[in-house]
Amino acid sequence: MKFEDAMRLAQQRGFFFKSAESYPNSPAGFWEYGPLGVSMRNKFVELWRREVVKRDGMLEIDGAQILPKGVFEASGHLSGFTDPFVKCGNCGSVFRPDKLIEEKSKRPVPEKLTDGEYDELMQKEGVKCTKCGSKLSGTGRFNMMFRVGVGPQQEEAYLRPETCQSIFVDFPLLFKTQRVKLPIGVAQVGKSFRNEIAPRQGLLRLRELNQAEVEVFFNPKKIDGKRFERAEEVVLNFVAPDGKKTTATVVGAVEQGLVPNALVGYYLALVNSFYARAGLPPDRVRFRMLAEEDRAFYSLGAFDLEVELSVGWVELVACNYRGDYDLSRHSRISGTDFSVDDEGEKVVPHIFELSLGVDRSLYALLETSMAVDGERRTLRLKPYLAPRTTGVFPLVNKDGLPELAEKIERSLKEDFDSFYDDSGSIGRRYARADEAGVPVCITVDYDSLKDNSVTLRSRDTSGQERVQISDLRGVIAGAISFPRLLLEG
RNA sequence: GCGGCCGUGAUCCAGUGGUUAGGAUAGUGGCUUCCCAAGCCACUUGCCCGGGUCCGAAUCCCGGCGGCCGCACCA
Repeated sequence: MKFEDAMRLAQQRGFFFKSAESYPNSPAGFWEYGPLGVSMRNKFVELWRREVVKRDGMLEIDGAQILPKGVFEASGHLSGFTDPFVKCGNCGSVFRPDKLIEEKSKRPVPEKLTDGEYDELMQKEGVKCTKCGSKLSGTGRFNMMFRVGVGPQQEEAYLRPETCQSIFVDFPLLFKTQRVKLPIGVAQVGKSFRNEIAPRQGLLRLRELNQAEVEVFFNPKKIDGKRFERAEEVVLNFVAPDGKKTTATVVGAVEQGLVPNALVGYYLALVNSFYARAGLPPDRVRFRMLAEEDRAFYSLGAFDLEVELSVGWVELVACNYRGDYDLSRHSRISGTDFSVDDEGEKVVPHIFELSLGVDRSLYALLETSMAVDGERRTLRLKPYLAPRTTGVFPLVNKDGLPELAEKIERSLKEDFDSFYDDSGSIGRRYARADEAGVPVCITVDYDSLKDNSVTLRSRDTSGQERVQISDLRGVIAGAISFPRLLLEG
């Protein structure tokens, strides 16, 4: 129920809505951000820059969305990012061969067989189309990347399925030109594209998605350091593959072997504190430790940051220790040396990745901050993430009040996300503002004309105070200021 | 992709073979209004798409697309 409520509010207030809905056959998995959604996303990304990128002294890039075939040969997406399928020659139905074989033989089918092995098993078991009984095609592959043809020759290229490949490919140039040393984080926020078979649940599963990624490059022989110590006392929640829950400080988690080393612990703490600042309730955030069989084949360790929502635990950030897989592969396939100098030592850096889903995060913030009290809905977003900062209202539409209110709004709109509203009763305007998460509203009344003061009304308490018009700028700036950083020192 | 349920204004709901497709909420314009969705008047917006059955389809049938749930997938 909560999921539908949140989606309804998102659409009614213009946070996000389905793409091109006026056209029939518009496919699932594509969404548009409306005015409030864009504003909130901008602020969310800015908070990420502040709490993660700048905090850690990372480099930020913005890579191309279309990349040549070779990049995905190196990354493994061309061969590995696929699902097997068979097609009925008669009725055209599409099936997964492993499911058909399992159904027929009543035995589990081993994972990751070759196409030939599927064909052989289907032959042996006499698998036919379950719809019409006709013969099926040989096993084919459905690649989840969107293929595009570049230029008149339609050169084979793909929309990137993750933002990180640009970071890997650009790394040698960045290292040479930016005068940095290992360990160094490189960040990127941008779009990725995945041709999902069954996108579902709004922003939680998209074909076109926004990611904010961090790739930390480091010398695997140097995984401790002073800079990592400042996260030692941060408390994190873990859940093991067997379901066992543990709450531990970073230093404790490293000692218990939950986390492989101080570097990984530091970055888990960094992303954890980012979400605390964004406003997710800390007791509903945890790191799921992935079992070996659930990880990508190159992964040397993986943690998913999850949040508990109405639909269950949802993964927001994939934290992956990728070893030297990426740089070694790009070295080999491109023929370029991807090793760098680290204090006199030639090294192919290892990579720890924090791959954050922006759209999912925004949905999670919307759902967790939505408070419903009867008819009344209030979006208790952190003031620095609220898409609209302040509304200016004349108490009544006469006697010069609108003129003064408009003047105040004009003086604020360039520095703040303000709006003017004179429609309906004052209570109605407060209610509308609450739904959009506006943290403070300004009301101009008859006293304002006499003493240059206005009412400042708070979203979360509905309390009021009088403020001089000349003080408004400072008061509002204070109300939406960023919190102090968690990882001091 | 498989199975189940479902699809009427921006939202929620009524309408199950013949209705000018109705209401509520929201929205717009106006009136009123000295602080929390008050009231009055007027107005805007709809049967997911395509095919079939029928004299006649929002309603029945088929297909597509979409939504929710379960399974699978999630590098």
